[in-house]
Amino acid sequence: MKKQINYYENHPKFYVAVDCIIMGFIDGELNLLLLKRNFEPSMGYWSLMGGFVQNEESVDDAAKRVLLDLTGLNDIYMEQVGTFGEVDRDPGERVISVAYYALINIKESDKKLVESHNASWVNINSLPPLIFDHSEMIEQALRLIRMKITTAPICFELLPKLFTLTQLQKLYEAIYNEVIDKRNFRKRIAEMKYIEKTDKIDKTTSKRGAALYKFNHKAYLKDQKFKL
Amino acid sequence: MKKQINYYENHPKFYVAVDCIIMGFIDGELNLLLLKRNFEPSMGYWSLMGGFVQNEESVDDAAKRVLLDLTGLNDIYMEQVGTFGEVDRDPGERVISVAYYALINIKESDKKLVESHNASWVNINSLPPLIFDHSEMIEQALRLIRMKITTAPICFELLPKLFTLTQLQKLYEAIYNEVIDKRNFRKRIAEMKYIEKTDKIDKTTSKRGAALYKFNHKAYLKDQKFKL
DNA sequence: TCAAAAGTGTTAAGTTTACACCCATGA
DNA sequence: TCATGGGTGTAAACTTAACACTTTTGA
Repeated sequence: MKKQINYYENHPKFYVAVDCIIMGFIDGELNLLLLKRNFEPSMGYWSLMGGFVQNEESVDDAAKRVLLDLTGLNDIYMEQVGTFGEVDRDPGERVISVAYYALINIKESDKKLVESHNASWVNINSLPPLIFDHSEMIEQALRLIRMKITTAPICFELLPKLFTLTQLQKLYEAIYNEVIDKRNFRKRIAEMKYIEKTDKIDKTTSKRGAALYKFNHKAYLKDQKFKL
Repeated sequence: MKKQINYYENHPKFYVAVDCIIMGFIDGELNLLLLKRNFEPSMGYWSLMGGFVQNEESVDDAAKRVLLDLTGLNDIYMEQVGTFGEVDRDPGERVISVAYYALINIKESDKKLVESHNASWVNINSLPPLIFDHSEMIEQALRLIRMKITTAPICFELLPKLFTLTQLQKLYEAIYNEVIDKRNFRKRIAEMKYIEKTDKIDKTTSKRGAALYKFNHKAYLKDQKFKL
């Protein structure tokens, strides 16, 4: 271990990939963006969007690039889920893969770009079989998101800038897969001063119209308490 | 992407390492096992115990091997913390490193082996500067451990098979860095039926002696509720 | 006999849950 | 005028937090 050069040279190198669990929320449902493979091996099976880490690119940056390539989206909330390093996880070659989740607002994504990759939004409750260990990656990502979303205000990443309280509640119900009492939910939201009522009204879902709210990042940073 | 072979070949390969945050608890204090480097670069600086992933070895197995090499311990609770993939994180060569934490009972580790690696136990509240991004790895590991320990019975990994309630409480106090009310703590422990009082008594810390308890894995699996 | 750690209950405060009706509006 | 989703408060159950003294025993 005294000669720096030999210290590294004696060891093998590996392909390192990233795989992205891209989550979106629309019409009260959580969806993942999956690709249907139209080539062998595993043709006809679904997979996560992935890509290889390049030289001069950090692993995090590779994940951002892969997300950008598929959705056209930049500056998106992403978090590392974990690294999958079983020897035979990819039957082609040994590839060590780092999974990330991304939370996006589906309407902001580039629909044509998504279609050109043969990708589609699949409801989280009816996921098809997936290649390799991608199902496991998704399970781990969902566990992480459910944990994270109770302690950090990341749910807003999935919503438009202006949203109704019903939308926000439906989102939580979808994430936890359980119904929440409307009055109790609204009571808790009312305590979070950084979820601000605007004077705008959404008339698309009811005749009466629902007040639109927004998340105030700056106000949140002062408060720093989030618990739902 | 139609030719499987080219699909992989066009991409670069990387050294992949593992780094272990090895935590032990002794005399009411949490400690990490660190190595003092006696070679360049970064001679004199402390680092985590690490090693390179080998062919025919999963990343998880590499972490287990590294832990075994340093401590002589097998079958240890380890969890992946995350992957560190900045391009220049290692000034020698590009190395992508996967961090793991391990919780061990210090007394079961092979003291001579540890010494032969020039490693020592360092109090978690007075950590020295560390090489590369190792301090960040430790911070992330601590956050993860604090979260995990409230929802899973992993604290027992740090204690001997038989332990007193005072030891257990001191462990929690060390992890959260705050004092806990003794009566409230014991009330909560009493509700966990799988933390069983034995008829053995520890006389080393007081004249009166303290009842020794044990964690019953099987009883826990039935109950499955853990919250501290 | 006394110092030092072990052990033991109760009450108040705060948090969480359950629950049902009126409102505003466009079709 | 009525069907639809929007909006609102209170009381009971449960959980958490605060708090101090007695016991045992070896030195």
